[in-house]
Amino acid sequence: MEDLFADQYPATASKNLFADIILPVPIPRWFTYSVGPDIQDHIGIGYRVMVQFGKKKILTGIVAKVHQKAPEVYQAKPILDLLDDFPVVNALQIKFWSWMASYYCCHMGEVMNAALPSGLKLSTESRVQLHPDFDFDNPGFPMDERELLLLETLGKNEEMNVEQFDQLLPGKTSHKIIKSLLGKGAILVYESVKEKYSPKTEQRVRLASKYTGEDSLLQSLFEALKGKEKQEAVLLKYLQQVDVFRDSGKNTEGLPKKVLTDQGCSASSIDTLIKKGVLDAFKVLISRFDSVPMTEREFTLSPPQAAALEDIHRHFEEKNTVLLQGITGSGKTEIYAQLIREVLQSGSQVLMLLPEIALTTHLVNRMQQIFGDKMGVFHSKYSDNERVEVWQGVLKGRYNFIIGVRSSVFLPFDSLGLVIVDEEHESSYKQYDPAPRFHARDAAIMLSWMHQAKTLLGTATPAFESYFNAQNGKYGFVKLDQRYGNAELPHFRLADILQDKKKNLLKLDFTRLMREKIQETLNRQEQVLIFQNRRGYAPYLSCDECGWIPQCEHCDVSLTYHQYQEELRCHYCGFKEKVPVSCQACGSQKITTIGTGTERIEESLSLLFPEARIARMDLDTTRSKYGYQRILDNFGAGNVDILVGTQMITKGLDFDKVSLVGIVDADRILFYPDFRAGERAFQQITQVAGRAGRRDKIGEVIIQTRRPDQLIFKQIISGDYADFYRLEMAERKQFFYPPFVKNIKIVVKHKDFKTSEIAAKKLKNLLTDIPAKKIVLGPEKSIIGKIKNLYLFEIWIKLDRSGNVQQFFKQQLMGRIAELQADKRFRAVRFLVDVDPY
DNA sequence: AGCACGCCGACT
DNA sequence: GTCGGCGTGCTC
Repeated sequence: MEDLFADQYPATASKNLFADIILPVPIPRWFTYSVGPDIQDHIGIGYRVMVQFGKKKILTGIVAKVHQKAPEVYQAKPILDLLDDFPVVNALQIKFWSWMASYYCCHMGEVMNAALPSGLKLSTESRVQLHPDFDFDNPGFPMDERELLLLETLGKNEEMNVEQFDQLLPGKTSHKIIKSLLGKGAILVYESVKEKYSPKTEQRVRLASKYTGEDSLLQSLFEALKGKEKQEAVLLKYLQQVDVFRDSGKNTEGLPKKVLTDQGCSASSIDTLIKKGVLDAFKVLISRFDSVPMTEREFTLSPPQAAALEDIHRHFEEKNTVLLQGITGSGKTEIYAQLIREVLQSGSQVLMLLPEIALTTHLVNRMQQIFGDKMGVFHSKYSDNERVEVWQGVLKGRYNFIIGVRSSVFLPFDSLGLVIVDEEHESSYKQYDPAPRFHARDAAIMLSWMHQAKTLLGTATPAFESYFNAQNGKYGFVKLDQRYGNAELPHFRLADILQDKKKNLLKLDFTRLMREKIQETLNRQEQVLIFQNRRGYAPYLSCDECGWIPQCEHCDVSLTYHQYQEELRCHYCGFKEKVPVSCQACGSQKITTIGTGTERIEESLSLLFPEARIARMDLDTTRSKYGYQRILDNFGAGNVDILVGTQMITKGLDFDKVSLVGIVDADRILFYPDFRAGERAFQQITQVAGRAGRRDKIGEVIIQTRRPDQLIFKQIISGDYADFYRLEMAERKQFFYPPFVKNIKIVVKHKDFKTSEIAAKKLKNLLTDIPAKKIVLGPEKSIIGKIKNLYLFEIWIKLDRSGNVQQFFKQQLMGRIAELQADKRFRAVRFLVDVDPY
C-alpha cells in the first residue's frame, strides 16, 4: 500500500547514516558505527555517544565525522545512545586533536583520553547480582567453598562489581567462579554505566506560595505558631532576609538552609516548618567554585610596561607569536592583564598557561581580583567533578578567560583571541607519560593559530627554541629589562666548595660564606631559600667495607634513602623497602649515606642553625591537594625562617622578606649529561635567584660550586642571556642539536634484554632506510637500563626542520613500527615515540 | 589497552 | 584428570 504520509517524514529518515567515532583506546583507527533513525537528526561532530566495543565493553566515544559510506568489510554496530543535546567538543578541537596525534605520533584515542575530563567519559563495569530464581536451600548443584562464600556475600549485598570479588577471593580466581555460577543460573551479570560527574547541590528553603499573597495569611500563620518560639524565630529570620511581598522573585530563590542554621536556627525546627507546609524545601545546583568579586578595577602601567605593551601590539599586527623577555620582577603581570582585558572586551576568549606550581600563587589571586567570575582556573589537582565544571563553564560561556596548567589547551574554546604562555621555558610544559607526549607551549601556539588568535610567550630566560624563532623573525620580540619600581638585581657570590673542603671549612655541605650569610639573614629576621634539586635524604647508601649499594629490584638504579620514613625508595617505580641493618653482601654494619638530598639539607640546617625554623618543600611534602599552599602560606606568614626545596621553589614564590637564596650544588645542574644542561642551569639559577630581594631590598644569592671558573656563572651573574645563548648555540649548531634539528626519541621496552635490544636494532635499520634528511643514532642502552622490570633502549633521530620532511618521516616511522610489531617476536615490545623530547 | 580463546605445566 | 599459567588475535 502506498504510504500517504511519506512526505511528512523527515528527509533524513531514509538515509543510511554512519558515524566515525573516536574511542579512548590506543588503536590507530576510527571506528564506524551506524546511526539509528531516532538520532539521525540530532547527531553531529563532537557529540558524545555510547557504543559497544568488543564483546561487552561499553564506551563513550566522540563523533569525528558523520557520513553515508557503509563499511565494506564488516557490519557496523549501532550507536547505542546519544549522550548530549549539544556537542561537548567542537570541530576546532577535533582538528586540534588530529594535529596533536599526527605531530606527536600517537593515536586520536590517546589524545581524547588526555583531553576529556574523565567525568565526561562514561564507561561501564560488570556488575553481579543473585539470580531471582536462585534458592540457597535448594541450589540444584554442588557448591565448593569459594562459590558459597561468593554467593553468601552476594546475598548480603544487592549487587557487587568484579573488583569487590577480587578483594574477597585470593588471586584472580573470581572471574572463573563468576563464569561458572553464571552457567549454573545462580547469578546475573550485567553492564552498568558508572556515572562519574555529579553536580553539587545546595539545600534551600522558601516560604510556601500560599502565604506570599496577603499580609493577613501571614498574620494568622504567626498566630498559629504562638508558643512555638523556635519555629517563630526561624520564620522571622527568614522574613528579615527575604522581603516576600516586595520582591516575590527573592522568595522564589529562597535561602540556603545553611544560612539559617549558621544564624542559630535549629535544623529540626526548620524541618518541622517544612513538614507543616510553611516552608518549601528544594535543591539547587551550585558551582563548586566560590564567586570572587572584582576588587581591582584599575591598575596603571609604568612607562617601560606601557612601551612593552605598545611593542607587543605592533608585532601582533604582522606576527602571530610574540616572545616577551622580562626579567623577574619587571611586571609582566600588568602587561598580561591589560592585553587580556582588551581581548575580552572584543568578545574573544583568553587562555593563559602557567606551570603547575605557579598556579598556587598570588598571580592567580591578582588575576582573579581583576577579572572576577569571568575567569576560570584549571588546576591539575582538581577533582574530576571540578574539571567537568570548568569544561562546562567554557562550553556555556560562563568563563571567557581560563588560567590553567598544560592540559587546559584541551578546554572547549570556540573563539580564542589570545593565548599567553607564562614561564614558557618551563620543561614541565612537556608531558612525557602517557601519550600524547605534547609540549603545551607548542600545542598552544598551534591552537592559537587554528583560532586565528595571537600568542604571547613570557619568560625571563627564554627556551632556546623560542629565542631562536625570535631571532630569525618568526616571532616578534619584546624585552623588558627594568625591574618594577627600579628594584635592583640581586648580588651574586660564588662559594668554592673544594677550597673550603681543603681548609676544613665545609660543614655539612655548607661553605663558610653560605653559613655566614644565612646567619646574617637570620639575625636580620629575614627569610632564606635553599635550593637543592634532589629529594630524599641521600641519593644512596653504601657499605663502608665492601662498597655494596642497595639497588632497586625492578630498575637499574640505586635506591634513595629517605630518613624521615626510614626507608629506601626507588624514584623510578616507587618501590620501597626498609633500611637494611647490615650489608647484604658482606654483613658489615657500617653503612653510610652518600650524597645529599633535601631531607639531609633540612637536617644539616637544623644542626647548624638550631634556633631557626626550617621547612621543606619537595614532591614528598606536597603530594596532597593543598600541600603547596600550606607550605607557602606558612612561609609567607613568616612562620618559617629557612625553606629548603627542589625546583618547586624556583617559581611563583614572591615574598618580600626573602633576602638570601642559596644554591647548595650548582654543579649538579650544570654537569647533567644532556645537551640542554647549560640552558637549564642558566634558567634554574636565574629563576631561583629572582626570588631574592624585592622592592626596596637588594637580595643576595650564594652559589656553591666546585668549578667557580665556569663561564656560565659570569653570564648568569651579569644576566647576559644573549651572550650565553650565542656561545651555546655555536655548539648546538656544530653538533646538530635542536633548535637546528628536530629531535625524536624512541624508547624500546621489553622484559627480556635481548629481545629489547634486537627490536631496537631492527627498528634502527628500518629508520635508516627512510629517504629523508636525518641522522639516526643508537640504539643505546638507556642511562637507566631497566625500569619496572623492562629493559630500555633508546634511538635518537635528528631530523631536518622542514615541515614536509618531518611529516613524511613521522608517517614512515609509524609505518615501520607497525611493520615491526607485526612480527610476533616483537609483539610485546613497546615503542614509545617522543617528539621534541626534554 | 583489555579481553577472550586456546594450548601447556603442577597439583588433587 | 583439572586448574590456572600466559601467548595470540581482535576490536567497527
